[in-house]
Amino acid sequence: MTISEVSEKYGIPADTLRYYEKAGLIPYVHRKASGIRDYTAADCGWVEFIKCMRGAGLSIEALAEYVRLFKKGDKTVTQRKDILVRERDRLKTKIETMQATLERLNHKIEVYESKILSCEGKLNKGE
Amino acid sequence: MTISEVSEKYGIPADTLRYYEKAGLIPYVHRKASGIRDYTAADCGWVEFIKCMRGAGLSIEALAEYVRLFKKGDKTVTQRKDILVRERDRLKTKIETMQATLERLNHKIEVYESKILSCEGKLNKGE
DNA sequence: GCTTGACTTGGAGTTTGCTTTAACTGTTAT
DNA sequence: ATAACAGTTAAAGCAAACTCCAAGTCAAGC
Repeated sequence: MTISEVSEKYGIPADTLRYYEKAGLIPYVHRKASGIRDYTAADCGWVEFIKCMRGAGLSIEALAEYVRLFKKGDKTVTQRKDILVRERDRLKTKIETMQATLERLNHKIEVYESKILSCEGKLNKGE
Repeated sequence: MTISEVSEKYGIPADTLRYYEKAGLIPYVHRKASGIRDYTAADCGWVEFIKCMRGAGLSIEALAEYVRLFKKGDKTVTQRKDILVRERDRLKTKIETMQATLERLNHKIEVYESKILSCEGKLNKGE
C-alpha cells in the first residue's frame, strides 16, 4: 500500500504520515527497493492505532516513547503498560472535566432558551 | 482584586490573564485611576467561566466571538445561544471519541496485565 | 528516450496558545 | 526621597503539531 492509499484510507494527510513516522510513532514502515513506502497490514494497524490515540489527545511524546519500548521487545512490557496506565488515567480525568463542562454548557443553553422564549412571548403580546 | 490575586485564586498566570483580556475573552476589566486592573466579582466570574471553557478545549476564537456578542447586548442572545450549541455539540462528540479510546486503552491494559501475569508464572516455575 | 506524476528528503512556514522580554510607570517601605 | 516592587504595554519568542515547499528520484506510458 502506498502512502497516498493509506492517507486516503485513514483520512490522514501523507505529510502527517511521514511526520508521524519521523517522530517515531510508527515503527519500521516497509519500503520497496526504490525507497518508496509500502505499508503492510501491520503498518496500517499502527497508523490506525496512532490515529485513534492522537484523536483522544495523547501526546506525540508519550506515543513515541511507547513505540520506542515496543521496538525493544518483550522485556519492556511492564514499562509499556505503565505508559498506557498513565495515559489512561490522564484521559479519564480529562473526560471527567469535559463532561462537567458539557453539563454546564447544557445548563447555560437551557437558560438561553427560556430567555429567548420569554422574549418571543413579549413580542407576541406586543410588550 | 489585583491581577496577581486573581492569578493566585484561579491558578492562571497573570500573563495569561492579560493575554485573555487582549484576545477579547474577558469583557471590561475594571481599572484603578492609575491604570492598574482591579477585578470585580463579575470580572472574576468571567475569568472562572473562561478557565472552565478553555479547560474543556473550546477555542479562544469561539469564546472571543461569544464575548463580542455579549458586549453588544440583548439583541444577540440567539447568536450567542447558537455558539454555545455548536460548541456543546463539538464537545459532546469529542467526549464520545475520547470515551471510546478510554475503553480501548482499558482493554489494552488488561491484555498487558495478563501478559505480565503469565510471564511471572513462568518465572516462578522456572520456565 | 522523454514527459508526467507520484514519491523521496530536509527544511522552512503556519497556527494556536501562551510566555518572556524590554522599557516604563505608579506604590510602598525605609 | 530613593530603592524595591508590582503593575503597564507592545512586541518578540517559544512549543506542539502539523503543513508546505524545493529539489531531486523513480516508474510507467507514449
